[in-house]
Amino acid sequence: MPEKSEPPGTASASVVASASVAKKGARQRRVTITDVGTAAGVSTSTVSRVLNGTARVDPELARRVQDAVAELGYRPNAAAQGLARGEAGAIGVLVPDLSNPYFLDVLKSVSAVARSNGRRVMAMESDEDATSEHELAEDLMRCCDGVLLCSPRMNRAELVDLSMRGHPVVLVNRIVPGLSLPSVSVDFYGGMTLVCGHLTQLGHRCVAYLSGPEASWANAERIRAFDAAAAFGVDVDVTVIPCGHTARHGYAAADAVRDSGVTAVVAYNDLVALGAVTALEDSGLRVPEEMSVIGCDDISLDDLPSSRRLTTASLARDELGRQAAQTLEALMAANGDTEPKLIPMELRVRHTSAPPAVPAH
Amino acid sequence: MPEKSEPPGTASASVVASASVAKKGARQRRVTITDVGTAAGVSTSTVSRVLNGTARVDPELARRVQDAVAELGYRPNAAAQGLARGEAGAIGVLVPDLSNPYFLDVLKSVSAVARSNGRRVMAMESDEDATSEHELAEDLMRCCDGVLLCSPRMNRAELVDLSMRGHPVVLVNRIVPGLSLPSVSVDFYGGMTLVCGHLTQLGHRCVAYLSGPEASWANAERIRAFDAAAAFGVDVDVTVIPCGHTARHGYAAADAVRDSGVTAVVAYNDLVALGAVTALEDSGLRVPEEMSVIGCDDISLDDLPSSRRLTTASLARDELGRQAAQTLEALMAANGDTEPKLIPMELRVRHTSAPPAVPAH
DNA sequence: CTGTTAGCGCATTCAA
DNA sequence: TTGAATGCGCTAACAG
Repeated sequence: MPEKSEPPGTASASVVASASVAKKGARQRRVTITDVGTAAGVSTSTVSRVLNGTARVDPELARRVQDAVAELGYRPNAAAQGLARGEAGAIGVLVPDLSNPYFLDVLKSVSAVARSNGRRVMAMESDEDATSEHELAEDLMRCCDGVLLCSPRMNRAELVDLSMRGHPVVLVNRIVPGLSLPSVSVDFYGGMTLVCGHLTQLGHRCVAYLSGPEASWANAERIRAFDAAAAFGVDVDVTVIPCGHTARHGYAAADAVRDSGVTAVVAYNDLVALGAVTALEDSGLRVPEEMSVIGCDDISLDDLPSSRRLTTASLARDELGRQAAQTLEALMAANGDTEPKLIPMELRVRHTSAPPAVPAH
Repeated sequence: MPEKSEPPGTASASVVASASVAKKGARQRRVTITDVGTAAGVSTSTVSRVLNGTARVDPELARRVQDAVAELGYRPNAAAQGLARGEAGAIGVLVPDLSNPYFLDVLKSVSAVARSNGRRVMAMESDEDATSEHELAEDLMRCCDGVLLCSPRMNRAELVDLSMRGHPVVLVNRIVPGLSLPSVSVDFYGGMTLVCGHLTQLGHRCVAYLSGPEASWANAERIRAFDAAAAFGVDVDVTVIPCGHTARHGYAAADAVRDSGVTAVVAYNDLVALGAVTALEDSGLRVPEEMSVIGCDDISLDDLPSSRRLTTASLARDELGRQAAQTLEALMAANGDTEPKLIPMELRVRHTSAPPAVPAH
């Protein structure tokens, strides 16, 4: 046991004084639980007890401990707690793109749930890159009690790999048959079905779909919906145009849309749709009179002018985040609720969809 | 030394097999560095060395270690590393509101800088609440090597308190004279000066300002700019209308704007401005013909239609985040660069500002 | 170049 | 109720 160590501040020193001195001096030794114990004249276990409420402690001792804590400005070291307790007190969230307001809302509600459970949240962004995604996910697993994988682009094998670590992971917006990972996803298939219905009812027969990232499950689901429409005998012809996931991508794809001779275009998401609208209008085409444009995600914030303009498939993003976080929480509590959850979408008809200029006869 | 412990997988067992067994069985013991050492027939220090590249190791031993790592699926425990190394490998970012795209962009660029320095980022949101903000900041300091406080609402005393912890903290969008914390901020004062100039040149004399959160330094800076304009003899009368920071707030404040008899309104930020535009147009007023509306932050994403509509004061948000992160990094490396950095704003004249309907004679 | 020995700061047994 | 002892998993002196 070290005898020579002198606590960085005696019980009689004021917090301010000791701290300000420390600030300027050489990198001071952090105040530890031992310092508190010494100052309060109790053992470290007692300090730990009063701080965590783990067991009953004599009120008098408790007071002395709290005083010492205040006096010394003691803050438990998170790493040490994590090591001793065997849990990090944090959950990780991995998203493909932090710039997308969509994920922000998810992050926000996840964050709220996590906090209410006394957990911090660690956010990472994969930049739509499947390779880095796997690494980042591994890294998150190393420092978090559980991980939320949002719209993961990684392949099935990598997902299987992660699922076998025996570490709580839940998938958001991705359903992989046969995988033992719980998942919470938006019903994009249902959403696009609504969009199809809307367009055909307006009289559109030739529609383009601005396709998102190749590896996106959400993208595949949307396409699956179009295919199904055709299979069900719906009289609509869908041209898939490779595009991307940002407004810039949508902007760049506008020419291809014009050239394809369609009367309406469905975009991978609202960002793409807004980019397309801009480009289309720039080129002199009127939306929706000459070209209907439909988005997905209903990304705009409440009361925004743009939010009222774009016809889109909408969902409760906060609900998505909340359910995802709760599912993860349940998983960490060892309750394996592996049923995939689906969040429904609604069609939001606004100002960018209308009957085609030249209706099909 | 424990003799009876049996590693969760022998060196000859495949990763898949051992992992899948573990998944279903009782909560398995995590693979530790000791297991790896045993499997590879070396000491834990050697394992540590090859994993961290801390020192030269015999190639043969290194290979055995790497094989064992792969075989056992070993991942270092982040908490243990943090404790042993004395650093968490993460930085914390505290923002008032995660829903605001403004902070998203900051978070994104901060995140990029952090990652390139091998650090994770922990994000927290204070919900514009000064009280929780202080607590959250403390919590972040416990588990991160450094903290970025974005647009902090807490009072000076609390800031002083944090600054005395001898823990790296940098302020973003807040400058507190006499405080020994580095800061990186947007030059809102300069930005609003540009806006004032633009409006007076257009001929506006009566202008309203939709004021943001009371505790917001950015808000105070904007108001300071208006005051200064008056002081400099600029012929403009500014009415300050208490409002808020969201689109909804802006929407709700539109009536007050109309009643105030002004010909132009400057909003706390773009969200508020967009809300105001929506409400104004809903009430039959034409923007900008009958009312000019100017925002701040240039929040919209590239190529978005709305981004081309709103006249606003713009800045390079990624630059803000990058500089903030770099300043923090420098601070953590013990380089005290306490000079407050200022990011300039530019006026972005778009479609929501025009001369007043009834020009001043 | 490698193994042995100590802690890092805290929670938690186990006795008292 | 309390304190002493032990270990969480890893890194870093220190010897060899």
